Amino acid sequence: VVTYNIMIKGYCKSGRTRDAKGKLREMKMKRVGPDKITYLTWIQACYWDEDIASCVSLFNEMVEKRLEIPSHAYSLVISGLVKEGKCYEGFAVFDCMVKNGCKANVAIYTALIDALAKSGNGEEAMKFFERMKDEGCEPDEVTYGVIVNCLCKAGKLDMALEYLKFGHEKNIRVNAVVYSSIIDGLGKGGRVDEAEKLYEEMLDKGCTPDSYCYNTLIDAFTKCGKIDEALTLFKRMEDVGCDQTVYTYTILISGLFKEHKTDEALKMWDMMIDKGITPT
RNA sequence: CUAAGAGCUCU
Repeated sequence: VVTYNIMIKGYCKSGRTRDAKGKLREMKMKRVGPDKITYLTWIQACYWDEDIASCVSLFNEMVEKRLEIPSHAYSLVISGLVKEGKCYEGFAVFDCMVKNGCKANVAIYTALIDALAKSGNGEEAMKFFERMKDEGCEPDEVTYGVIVNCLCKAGKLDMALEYLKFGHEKNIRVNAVVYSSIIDGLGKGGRVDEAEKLYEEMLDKGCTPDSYCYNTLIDAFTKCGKIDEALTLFKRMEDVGCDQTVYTYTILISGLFKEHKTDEALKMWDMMIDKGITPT
């Protein structure tokens, strides 16, 4: 079994799923029963192929065969399900995990919180966040990213700022994702000055803004008519070596057109093409 | 077996 597992894994990793399937058939013919590692490897391969239906059926086979289910397997199946928007089914697998006495890790909790938030159950997401902490699982910077984004999208900006503070207090390595979410929220809520302050705060705290941070702030500036500030940031991106993406250009082109600066908009387009950036 | 979870443009 071990040799077969290693072969199957090798094939999957090099993208030769077909050969892997062949080895699996060979196992069955030689009556070598697949074990939990075989299943785990196979579920991982299906996950990489974005074939979640197969992940689930393999998982169900494991349950039927009463195989011990590794937490990796739960993690992959739950992440796969919620990625497809199947929040309810994700929770069914979670319940199954709890029943089997397997402890969920921070990634599983975070994926489920995000799934609740994205399906419009912001309140439930916050409750589940509390439950996670009650059950002794420490949230990390990704969890905070999900929570803050959830609050921003619900327009609860002040609460998002509170959670940013909590994160700092708990010594979470608050990263650019959290900042970009709030900058975006503030910008879209018309609180551009605060968005700019937050950008400065992150510099003060030694957190390097990435292209998402710049793009959200540039977007905020263009939408309130501050095109010059937007262009200043665009230049700063260049100066500090932050990648200008198709989002950066799209936001600026749109802003320039809105200000009737058609020539500059067209120049921006050419600049984008020159840099080898493909418009979407 | 070492994976697995978050953010930006138009709609």
